[in-house]
Amino acid sequence: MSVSFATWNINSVRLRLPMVLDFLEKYQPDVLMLQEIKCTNDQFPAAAFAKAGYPHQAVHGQKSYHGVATISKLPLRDVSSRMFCEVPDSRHVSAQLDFGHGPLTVHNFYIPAGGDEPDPEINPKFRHKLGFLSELGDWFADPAFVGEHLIAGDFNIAPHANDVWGHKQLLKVVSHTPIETQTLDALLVNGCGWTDLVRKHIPHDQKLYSWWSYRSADWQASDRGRRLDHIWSTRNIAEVSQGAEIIRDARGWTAKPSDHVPVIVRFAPAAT
DNA sequence: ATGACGTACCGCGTACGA
Repeated sequence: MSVSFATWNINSVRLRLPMVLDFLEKYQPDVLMLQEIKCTNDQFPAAAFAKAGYPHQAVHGQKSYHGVATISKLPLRDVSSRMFCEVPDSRHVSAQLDFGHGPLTVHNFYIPAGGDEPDPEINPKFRHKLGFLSELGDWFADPAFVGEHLIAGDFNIAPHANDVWGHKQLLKVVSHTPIETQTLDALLVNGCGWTDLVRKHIPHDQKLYSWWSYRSADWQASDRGRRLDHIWSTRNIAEVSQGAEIIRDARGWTAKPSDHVPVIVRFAPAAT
């Protein structure tokens, strides 16, 4: 059996718990990383996920906003979360697991959205986003950042031309501005050296989105999406990835979907 | 710029998302 890792910005896990359970039943990812759970650790539906076959959980929630949770069929150890920019919000949780290719540290990120105005001088939210990315770069380049890692989540950046519906139209829109896309590209190649696993399997010449605005009258018809959700890994892990999939249909599964859809990467079965 | 929306909260409007 292959092993798969999924990420999904669920925009309230309590509101959309039935939808997540349906997804787990149908796709059976070994690990699911959720963002914007919008609840405290106590409010997280831990028992429902355990009953669904995901008893191993690393939850870093907070009241009302943000919050990340990783649920897993595989045992998790060394659960921890990091603070960025000295802001005590819940945007990261990590854990180590074994999936047949040696120890892997799995990081779940919810990178700040950045507000409306793409100018760090006048917009503190955009400043926070750039600061967060800067600290991430420092962390990944640190000699102490060793071993194999997989990072996934809502990065809130659509890095390349075919990651958005209109490259020129979005150059001044937060999520696709040059300062953001160049910073993310630098993060990808610097430090330990990452592979964008989704683009390894679905090449850059194809339009690919994981998010469609709620404000569009007909998301499917206008199809003005962005690829904001990502799964990257270090090289040795990337070598055993076998495929990637974005579950576009999930945007229309229910009358009240998340504005993001699940992203999945599959890996080779454990070596025997 | 698409944006005619959606979520949480002790709420009856406001903050936040992207």
